[in-house]
Parts: sequence; C-alpha cells; structure tokens
Amino acid sequence: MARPSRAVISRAPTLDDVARAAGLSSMTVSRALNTPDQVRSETVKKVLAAVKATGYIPNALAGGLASRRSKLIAVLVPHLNDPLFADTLQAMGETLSQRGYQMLLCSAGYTPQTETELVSTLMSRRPDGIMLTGIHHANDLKKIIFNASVPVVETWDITPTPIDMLVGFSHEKAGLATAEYLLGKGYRRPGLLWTTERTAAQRKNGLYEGLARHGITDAPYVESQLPARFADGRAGAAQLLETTELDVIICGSDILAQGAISELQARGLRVPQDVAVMGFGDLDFAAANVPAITTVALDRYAIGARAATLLANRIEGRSDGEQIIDIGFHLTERESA
Amino acid sequence: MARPSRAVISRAPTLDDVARAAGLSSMTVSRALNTPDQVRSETVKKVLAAVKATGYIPNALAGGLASRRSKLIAVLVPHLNDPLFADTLQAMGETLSQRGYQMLLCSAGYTPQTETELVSTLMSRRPDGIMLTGIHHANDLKKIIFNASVPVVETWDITPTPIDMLVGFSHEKAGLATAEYLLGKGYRRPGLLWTTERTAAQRKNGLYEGLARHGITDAPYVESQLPARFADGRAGAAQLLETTELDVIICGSDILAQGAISELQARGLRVPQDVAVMGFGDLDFAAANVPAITTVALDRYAIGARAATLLANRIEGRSDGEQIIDIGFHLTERESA
DNA sequence: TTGTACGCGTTATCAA
DNA sequence: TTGATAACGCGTACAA
Repeated sequence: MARPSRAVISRAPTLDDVARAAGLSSMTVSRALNTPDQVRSETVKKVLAAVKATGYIPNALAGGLASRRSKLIAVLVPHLNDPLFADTLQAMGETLSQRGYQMLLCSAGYTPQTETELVSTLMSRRPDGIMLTGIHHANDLKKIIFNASVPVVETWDITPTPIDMLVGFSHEKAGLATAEYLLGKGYRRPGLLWTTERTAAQRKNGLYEGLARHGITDAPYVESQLPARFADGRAGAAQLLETTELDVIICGSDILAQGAISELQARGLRVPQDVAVMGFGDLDFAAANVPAITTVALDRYAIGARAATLLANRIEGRSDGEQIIDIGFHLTERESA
Repeated sequence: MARPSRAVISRAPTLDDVARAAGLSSMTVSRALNTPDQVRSETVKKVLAAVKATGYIPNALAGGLASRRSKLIAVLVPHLNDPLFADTLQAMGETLSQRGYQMLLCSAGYTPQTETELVSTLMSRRPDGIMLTGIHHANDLKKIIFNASVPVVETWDITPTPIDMLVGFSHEKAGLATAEYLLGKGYRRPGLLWTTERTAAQRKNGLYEGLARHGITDAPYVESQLPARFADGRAGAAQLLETTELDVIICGSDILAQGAISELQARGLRVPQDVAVMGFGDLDFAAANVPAITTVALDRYAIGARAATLLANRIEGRSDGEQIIDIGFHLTERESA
C-alpha cells in the first residue's frame, strides 16, 4: 500500500537492482545465482543478501531468450481425465521438477491433427524438450520437431523407428499375451469391449491374431467412447450380452472391465464362473475390486519418470545408454478371468 | 540434411528474416501477425506467404519479455492423479487454450509449504495469472502474489476473503447438507471415512455440526491417505465395521464410497438396507455404480471453465461482474443412502 | 498504413 | 574472480 517514494516507477527488481544493492556488476550476480562455483563464496553471500533485500525474482523469459535454454518441457497427453495417463503425468511432473524443468501441459485429444496444431503453438515457447503420448503422429508434427531439432520422447507405445527417444511397451504383444492367457484358461467365446484409440487398436490387433491362431475369428466387438468410463463398461457389456453367448469379455481398459463386471453382477451372473472379464492397465482399483480384476499390469509411473529422465539427460548432454526403453508389461492373474 | 549455403549459421528464422523475405519492416510483420486489423490486407498476405516460406515460428520468450505479457497461466493442483481435480484441470486447459493461454502445470501436493515453493519458482516465468486449488495457502505465498500483483483464482472452496478471485462452493454447507439428508433418512449411527485434506476437513466440520444438532457426537472416524483410492475405501470400511454397529458410512469422496460399498457387499451386507454409504463428488462412476451412489454433486468441469474465464477476462481488462463465484453443490439422492 | 529507435532482463564472450 | 559489452527476438512509442 505504501506509495513508492520519489518518481520511482514501481516495477519488479532486476538483476541490475540486485547488483546495485550488492555493489557488484549484474554479471557477477547472475553467476552467483546460476553458477556459484565460479564466484567467491563471500561474494555469493553478498549477492544472496541483496536478493533477499530487493525481493528479486529472476525473469526466466529474459534468461531463456539470452541463453537459448527455456527449461520448459512441452507435454502432450490425450486427456487430463484419463486415469491411464494420470500416474505417468504425475511422475513426469515430479521428475522434471526435481531436474529443474517446468511442464507446459496440453491435452491433445485422441487425434494427430489437434496434436500437431498444439505442438506448433507450443514451439513458440522454445521448449527444451517435448513429451508425446503414443507413436502415431502427423507428418507435419514430425517436420516441425525435426526443423526445430528439439529432443522428443514418445511414450506408451513402442516402435523400432521412433522420432527420437521412446519409453513404452508393445501393445501388440500385450494383446497377443492376453489372447494366449485366456485361451489357455479355456475361454473360447470372447467378446471385445474396446476404445477407439490408436494404441488400443494395436492391442486389439495382437488380440485378434492370438484368437485367430486358435480359429476364433468372429468375436463380437463393441466400441466405447474416450476416455472410457465405468458407465461405458456397463453399457458395453450389456450390448455384448445381447449378441451371443460369451464366456469372457475382454476390455480395453480396467475402467471398462470394472463397469462390465458390475453389469454382469447386476444381472445375477457370476464372474468369472458365468462370464469372465479381462482388463488392461492395472489401475488403482483393479487388485481390490470384487472380484479382483485380471489385467495387463504396466508401470505407468515408470513411463513418466524414465521419459523425463531420458529427456533431461539428453538436454544436458549426457545421453547415456539406450534411447528406446521397453518397460514391458505383466499379465497379472487375479480372479476375474 | 542440406548444409546451409555460404557462411550462414543455421538458426531459427526471426521476424527480421520474414521482414526481409517480404520486403517489409519487422514491425509491420509483427503487426500483421498480432493485430492484422492494423495492416493492409495485401500486406498481411505478403507476410503470411513470407512466414510460410521461411518457416517462421514466433519466439514467445522474446515476445513476452518485450510486451510484459507471457500468455502463461500457472496452475497448481494437489495431485495429477486425483480424479476429483482431473475434470477441472481438463476444463481449465480447454478454456485457456481457446483464449490463447498456455498452462504451466505443477502438482503441489496437499500442503501449503510445497505449494509456496513451487509458486515462487513459477513466478520467474512471469505468468499472466495463477490458479490455485483451495483457499488455504501459506502467508509467504500471498506475499509473493501480492508483490507481483498477478491475478489469482482460487478454486474448489469458498471464503468471503479470497486472495483475489474465486470459484468454488462451501464445504461446510455441503457437510451440513449431508448430515441433514442422512438424518432425515433416519440414519442414526454414522461412521466417517475421510481424507486428510483441508477442504475435506471443512466438510467434516459441517457434517459434525449437523450431527451434533441431533445429539450425535461420537461417530467413529477413520482416515485414509491422499489421493484416496478404492482399496482405501475397502480397508476403511472394514476398520469402521470393527468398531461398532453402523447404519451408514459417510465417505469423503466417491472413490472411498465405491470401495466401501464393495467391502460391504463382499461381507454379504446389503447397501443401503444393512449399511448405507454416502459419497462426495459425483465422479463418473457414481450414477452407474451398483447400487448407484448417493453423493454431493459438483460441476467440476464448470469450476475449471469459469475460473479460466475469470482469469482471462481480468488479464484482458474486462473484469465484468462478480469475482467470487459460488457454483454450489447438489445433494443427489440415488440408491446407496 | 508503415517504419525507426529503443528497451525488455538476461547470458555469452572476451577482457581485465 | 569480476566486469564491460553485445547480443537474444520481439513489441512499445512515436514519427512519417
């Protein structure tokens, strides 16, 4: 509330203000804050005192402009309310924060088109790195990234030819493993309850291939919206039950599985005795559900943490080791299938 | 792959490059891109062609430095995997994106301490606005924000004395309404399954007050971790059942309610006939659950959208109308209580 | 409608 | 170890 004395225009203190207060040059203050090793420790102390006295807050806009390093990471996820990606995002945020980076976050939807538009906008922030979800991106996106030569991590899927770095796993193999597991359990009349998404589609391909190997080619299929919700699981299961007699409902996500189980139970059917249910993702509730959901477990948190680490290392010039990380998956047998 | 001809160092094209290509001054190019109304339409066309030819991408670091408007909004949520905040966050992202802002996102945990540290770091980005979750913040945080005189929206709670703007609802009233509803339904032996969080604590206060008015002062209470998960709901319900005979379990969130219902059913108890369960939040699954969860419904999406709108309007100098928005809540009777 | 001059706050570079 | 100077790329303010 105090009016500034004299004709001093109120503005945020700058490096120069700190320098003046400390009786040093602004360059020395800059060094004292960023690379204290290069400055006499007494001088550092003086600087820190002046920073406190002036209430100085660095201007990362100016710093980024001058240094050409923004310390910003652009992160694109399909949807912020898709529980599949939430842990990954949380892990990214934690890891990046520890490494001194900040997250510029966008929900890109489930289409490469909007993703490309968003990235081209985000590039104006001159991010030091980019995190993408999935490996299916528009060519324009790749061009933009290539021209800017920004490090990129793709996540949640795997390919021998990523744009740059990658942390994920094979959805085809996960689908195949699911098919083999269920067939090994003796299920022969599966129905699919799936989402319309690229990685989910690849799981479906693997699944179909596995089923086809055992001559099952006519499994009924119901599609649900994105992000998948509990109610979609119920509705989808209901729809599948109408078509033909099933012994297992294979779901594109645990959420759908939870809903499907609920629908079956509401109809007086026992899971898995009457109809089994298979999930995907091993979300928080899967193990505690009644019955516990048999699912494909992923270390979703690790995807985020490792992707962030990969990116930070690359940015800082220490790209040790593999740049394509297969975190794998684990078919976790529980009660529902 | 083409090596740049002559001694031209490869670098991102700037406004000057575009200007040269278009035979105009850089200032005209800047105007053509930012305020095309002020430029002859033919000139604008020339500029756009030159932008395309050069592959120019604006540098928001430089732009923000010069204009003192970063078009960045710092958003702080407790946790990125807390489904309670996910829709709000998604809505914020969408609205801000439409208005030309980008989200600098941080998960701040559930304590004012870490929140303050994060904000002080984020301030170096010179955000045009800040979104906070809840109304309980450290004094240092308020000081930082006040000194920087940045617009702020607090969300998810209400108080007559916000830092600045606010979009939320009264948790005390929600708690009180819950108590009155359940007492009206005839329940007299409630147990609480709650989370350790500030806003949740206020709901609990309201709840206790409502219960006390009817002489109920000894309701057993079990606390669960944050963010609350399905398994915590099961475990918490199990713990409550050990203490004394209950006719209703009142939960701090729908997730806990879903878990509690599951635990009760697993024990052969009927919900609500044997023990009722009350939720909070009206999450995606609440209506479709079996039994459908009676809960306190909130327009979580609206919190995010309105908060973003409030902030964008303020930044752009058109602060019309109320700056404290009570979005209210709605006690939604379903089957579980 | 377009252009010129300058400043935004910092860091890279080189000199002392 | 510290300082002087010149970018970094853009927008504001004013002039033409």
